[in-house]
Amino acid sequence: MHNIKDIRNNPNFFKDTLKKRFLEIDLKKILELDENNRKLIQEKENLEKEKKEISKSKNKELFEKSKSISKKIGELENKQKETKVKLENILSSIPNLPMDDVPIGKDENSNLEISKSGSVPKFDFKPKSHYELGENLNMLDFDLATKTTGSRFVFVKDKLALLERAVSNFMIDTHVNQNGYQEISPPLIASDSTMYGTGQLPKFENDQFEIKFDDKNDRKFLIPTAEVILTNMGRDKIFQLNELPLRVVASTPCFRKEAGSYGKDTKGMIRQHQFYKVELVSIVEPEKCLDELDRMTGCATKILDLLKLPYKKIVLSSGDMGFSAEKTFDIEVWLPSENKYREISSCSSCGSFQARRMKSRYKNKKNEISFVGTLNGSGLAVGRTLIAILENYQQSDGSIIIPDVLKPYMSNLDKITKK
RNA sequence: GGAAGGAUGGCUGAGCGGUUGAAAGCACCGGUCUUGAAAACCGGCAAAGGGGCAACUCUUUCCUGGGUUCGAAUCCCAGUCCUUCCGCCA
Repeated sequence: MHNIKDIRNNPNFFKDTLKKRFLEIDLKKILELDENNRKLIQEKENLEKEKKEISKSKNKELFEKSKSISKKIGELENKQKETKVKLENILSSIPNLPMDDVPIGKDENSNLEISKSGSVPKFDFKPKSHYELGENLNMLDFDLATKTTGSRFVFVKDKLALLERAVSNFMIDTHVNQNGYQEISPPLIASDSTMYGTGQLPKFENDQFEIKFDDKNDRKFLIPTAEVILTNMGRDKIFQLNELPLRVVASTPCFRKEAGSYGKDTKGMIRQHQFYKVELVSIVEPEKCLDELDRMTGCATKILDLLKLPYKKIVLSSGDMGFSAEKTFDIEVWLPSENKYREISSCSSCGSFQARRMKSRYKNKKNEISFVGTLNGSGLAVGRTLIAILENYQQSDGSIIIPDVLKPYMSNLDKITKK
C-alpha cells in the first residue's frame, strides 16, 4: 500500500515509476477521490467542533440545534467513508514501485544475470528428468496422487521422503546456526486480514485456497508461502529498536492454485499445488532493506554452495517482480534434463509497502514511530531442491548419490538405489 | 459445545455519564548532580487524520459495529478476540 500523501505530493513520479511495471493508473480519479475525501473531512470537523461547544456550554436552548448537527454529521460521515473506501480499493491494488536499479522490462526476458556459481555436471549418458528417476526408483508416484487427490500432487516415498526431510532440516539448521535466524513453526492457515497484509488479497484471491472454517463470516486461507504468516508476526505492532532486525525461518507446506499456469510444467513436481519451502523473513529498519536483501540472498545461495549445486543469481526486471516487491533476486539452479536453470529461490525487499498494509511499525533513533521494512526469501524451495539433487547427482544406473552435507541427516546413507 | 470474567497509551494498570486524551508505575528522551556511569532529583513523552511555509491549530480514537443522550472509555444491543473452569478430542 502506498501513502496517499506521497502520491499527492508527487503524482507524476508515481505515474512514471509505475510505467516501469507497464501499468497505467487512473491518477486523476485517485487525486479526485483524495480531494473529495479531505473536503468531507473538513466539513465534518467543523460541525463536530460546533457540536462539542454546545455540549460543553450545557446551554439547554441549543440542545435542539445540536441534534440537527448530529444528523448532518452522520450524513457527511457516510459520504466520507464511502469515498475513502473507494480510494482504498484503488490504492490497495497498486503494486510496489521498483527501485531505481531494477532493470526495466515486461517479463522474464529482461531479467539480468548477476553471477554464476558452481560447475555444471558433465554426463557420459543422457541425464534423466527427476520424474523418470523418481518413478524408476519407485519413490515418486504421481498416479497415486492423482487417484487420491487430483493433478499436480505427488507421493514421495521411501528414501526420497527421507531425502526431502533431510533437505528441509539441513536448510533450517544452517539458517539457525550459521545465519542468525530464529526457527518458527507457524500456523498454515491465515485470516483474510493477514492475507491482505502481505498483498495476497484483494488482488490475487484466485491463486489462493480458501477453506471452509466455520459458519461465521471471517475467511481463512491455506498459506501460499510462509512469508504470509511470518511477515504478519509484526502486524499491528510497534517494535522497539533493539528488537530489530527480526530474522525468522520456517519450513512449511505451501498451497497454491497456480491459476493461469495451465499447461506449464505439467509433468513432474516442478509446479505443484502443495510443496515444502523453507522461508526466510526479515523485519528491519527500512533504510537497511537493501543490505538485508543482499544478506538474505547470500544465506540462500550458501545452501546451494554447500549442496554443491550449480546456480545463477539474477535480478528480476520491473515487469517480472511480484506485487509487493521493490527489488527481487531470483536464484536459479541447474537442471540437467532441461539443460537450463530453473528458479529455486526468490528473495525480495518490500520496503515499507507491506508494513503500511499491516501497520507494522517501530520506534526509530529519534523516538519517532515509522513503518518497518520487510523482506522475504526462499531458502530454499524444498521440492525443487529435491529435483535438483536427483538430476545433478544421478548416476548412469539411475541411482542418486547423496550430497555430503546431507548424509548426517540420512543415517550416513551415501546413495539411493532401486530396491 | 456449556459457564464465568476481561479487552484502556510502547508495556503494566486506574477510571465506570460532563475540561478524562485519559491517574499512577515502568520504559523512553532532555537536564541537575558525578571524573564517567549508576542512583537520586527536575522536566518532557499517545496515535491517526485534516488545515498552515511555519510557529501552530482542529477533529477523531479507551477491541469492532450499532443504539440511548445536548454530552459516552463510562449506560444498552450485536460481534470479534483473550483468560479461567467444565465437556469432547489429536
